[in-house]
Amino acid sequence: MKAELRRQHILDCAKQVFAEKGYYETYVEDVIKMAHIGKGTIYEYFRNKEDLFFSVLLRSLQDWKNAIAISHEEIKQLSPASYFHLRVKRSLIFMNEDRQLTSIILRTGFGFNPHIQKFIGEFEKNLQNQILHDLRLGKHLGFLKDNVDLHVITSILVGGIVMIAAHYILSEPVLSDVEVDKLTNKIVYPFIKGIFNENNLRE
Amino acid sequence: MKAELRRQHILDCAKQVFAEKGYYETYVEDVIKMAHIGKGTIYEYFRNKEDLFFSVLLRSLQDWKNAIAISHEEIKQLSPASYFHLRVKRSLIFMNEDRQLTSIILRTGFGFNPHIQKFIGEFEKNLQNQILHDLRLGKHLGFLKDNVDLHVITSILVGGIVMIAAHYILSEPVLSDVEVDKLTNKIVYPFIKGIFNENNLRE
Amino acid sequence: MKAELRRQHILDCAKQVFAEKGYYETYVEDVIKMAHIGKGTIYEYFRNKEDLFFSVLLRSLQDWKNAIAISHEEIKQLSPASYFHLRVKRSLIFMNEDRQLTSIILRTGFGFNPHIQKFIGEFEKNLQNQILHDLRLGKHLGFLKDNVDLHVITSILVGGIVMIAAHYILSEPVLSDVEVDKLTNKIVYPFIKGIFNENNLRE
Amino acid sequence: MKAELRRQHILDCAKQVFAEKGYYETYVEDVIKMAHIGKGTIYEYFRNKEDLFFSVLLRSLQDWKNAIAISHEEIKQLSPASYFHLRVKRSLIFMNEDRQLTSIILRTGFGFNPHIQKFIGEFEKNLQNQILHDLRLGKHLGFLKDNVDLHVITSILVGGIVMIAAHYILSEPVLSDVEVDKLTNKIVYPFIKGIFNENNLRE
DNA sequence: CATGAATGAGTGTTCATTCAT
DNA sequence: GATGAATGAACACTCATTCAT
Repeated sequence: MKAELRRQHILDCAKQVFAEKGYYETYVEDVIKMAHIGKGTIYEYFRNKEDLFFSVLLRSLQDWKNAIAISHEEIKQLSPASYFHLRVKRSLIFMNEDRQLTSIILRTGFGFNPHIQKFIGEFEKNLQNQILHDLRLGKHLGFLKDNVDLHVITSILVGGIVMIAAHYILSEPVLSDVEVDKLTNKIVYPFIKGIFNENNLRE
Repeated sequence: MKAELRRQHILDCAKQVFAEKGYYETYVEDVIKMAHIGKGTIYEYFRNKEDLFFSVLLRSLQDWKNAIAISHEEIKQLSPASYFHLRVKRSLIFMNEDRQLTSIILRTGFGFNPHIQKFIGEFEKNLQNQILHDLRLGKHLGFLKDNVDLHVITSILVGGIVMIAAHYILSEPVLSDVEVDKLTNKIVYPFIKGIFNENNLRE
Repeated sequence: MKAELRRQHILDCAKQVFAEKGYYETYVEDVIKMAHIGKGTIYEYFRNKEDLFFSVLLRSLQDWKNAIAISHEEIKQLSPASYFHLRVKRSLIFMNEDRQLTSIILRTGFGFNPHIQKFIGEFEKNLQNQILHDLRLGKHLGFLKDNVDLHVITSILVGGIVMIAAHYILSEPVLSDVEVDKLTNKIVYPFIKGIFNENNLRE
Repeated sequence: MKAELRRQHILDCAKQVFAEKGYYETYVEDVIKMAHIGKGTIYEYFRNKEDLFFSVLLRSLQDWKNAIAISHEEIKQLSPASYFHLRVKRSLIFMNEDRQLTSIILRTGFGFNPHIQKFIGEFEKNLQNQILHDLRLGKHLGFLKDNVDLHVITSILVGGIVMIAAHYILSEPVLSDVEVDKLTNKIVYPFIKGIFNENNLRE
């Protein structure tokens, strides 16, 4: 139990440093100093720097999954649009709260050494899958227009949410619930209504 | 002039290697070998590795600006929606053609050491500004709905386009004009019409 | 008594690991795992890794001495040549049986950090002393030729026996009594008869 | 050419340090300091520490082969016994002169990590092969007794010569030619004549 | 101007040993 | 006594940068 606590403590520190400096500019020594542990200690808990980084991500992945998941009861009570709305909102809430993870994902980018990249991809894929699933459901139930490409929409949404996180969340102090709500609306609205006025759509 | 040619040659090689391996996993030696020059030579043209990277980006930035620019004549002849459509299309075309730059931007992520990050931001800001400008114009002329937050929409679009590039462009062989057209439509459509059917919008 | 048993158990394990991997490539952890004891425990019985290694050797040294010793009764009943023969045979028997120790001696070489080297030397010196003693006795009784340098012969014999152990014993499954007998003869014979025919010795 | 000189210089220094401290207790930094070069420089010439060690041995292996080789002209003019005598003498001369290599071989022992051990084996095998070849020739020409096991004799000789090197050469200041001659005789003699008097051989 | 041999500050990692429980 | 989590000195090796030629 004691050991598990220490492991968690190291992960907390590592997460913070990785979030601040990115993988390559983080030195194992930085984590050690922040965690106030000996140099050898970190290798008792993690095979190497890469494993430490993976472990940080792995622990957060589950949190993320939980955070943006929508329960069966909720599903029943929601209209398609509010369902979609909720998913976006929960993503923003999570990113708003776990800024360190968000920073790591953003900093890490889509490149990176292939090992690590595959892992980062997990996160996107997860968000992507959840949203794709929502949209599929909506389409199946006839809520969505027929000529909509779900995969493309999903990519746009994920990319959009991530970019919003970069500009409207990470650079600001933690947002209030109301602010997150407003942000959610601003994202969801155009997908629901479109952004052009009816009379300007003849092209 | 001979010197300028050599500089360009180094930049070409550097761009390719940075695109393949990312900044940190690219060694100056890799660039040197590809360029068939001596180890010291590169430092005749660039202060250091960071400067080399910046220079690669700097050269491409102008290309990008030109690529997605829309001329005054074009502006006059376009409806708001096709204007928006054209901007997205040109972005995709550019990314489809300059895959190395696209890969660098994607690999580099939004984080990075602060120096470099600021620079990568330039690219996004540029795309962002162009799109924001389009939307502002549209709004001013009454083509856009009133309650649309232009900055948020812009971020979503930029993030969306980048993510589309990652999934639909970089992982595929170079797309044909027709394919780019189709992709553009799939992106633009939901913003124009929304994705939900009218009768499902009561929330 | 319990403690002594444990100490012996650790020594047994250490001997095995040192025999397999040599001093430097043996990690204290290897011994601990094999002995199924805690990491700190080994330091209750041995000051440090070097002391552990010494202790393994020390314990075996007495075994070796006993193994190649020839009793007073035996001495009386043996001709000088068979006496010499018996000494060589007992050395081979011991090496054939205690392969772990033999391996340690061979692996350790004659060099090593000076501390340990002195200790390894003990083993050789012991074999050396016994053989030297035999030869002296033989010379004293007029059994040996006058112009034989006993120290040199002794060194050759010890070196020879060790090398034979390396090539004919360690690399084979445990030899039978008969095989050891044959090997002994092959070693002893040339020293008794020489290897050249009489008529080829004009030099 | 300059580069080759530097490489040789590093090898010289490495040889000396390896001879003094053995492989494991030699630190790359020791070699660097002795060679008065920068830390990175050694890795320009050798892949890693192991490669450095191999290279030291490799260079000396040829020297050794040359040193104990006997030319065709010499072969014709020698009696079998003096031929054998010459081989032993040349081995001693080489060991007497190249004490660093001799020390490395002795220190390294037969153990070691398998990679390196294989290499050390080369040296012994080389000496072994030359002597075995001599003895075979002798037997073929009828100079050697029939019931002599050449492989066993060879092992004894190699082990004996090495042990003599350890006790009579390395621990002493460099021997004079006369001293080497005497030592050679003391080794060769018993193999030629045997060491027991005729009348003591009934066993 | 071009070169590449030389450099060394900086990194990740190991492993014998300690000491609080 | 017995334990094993914690430690840090030690070590091999990297790679951006320099400078004599």
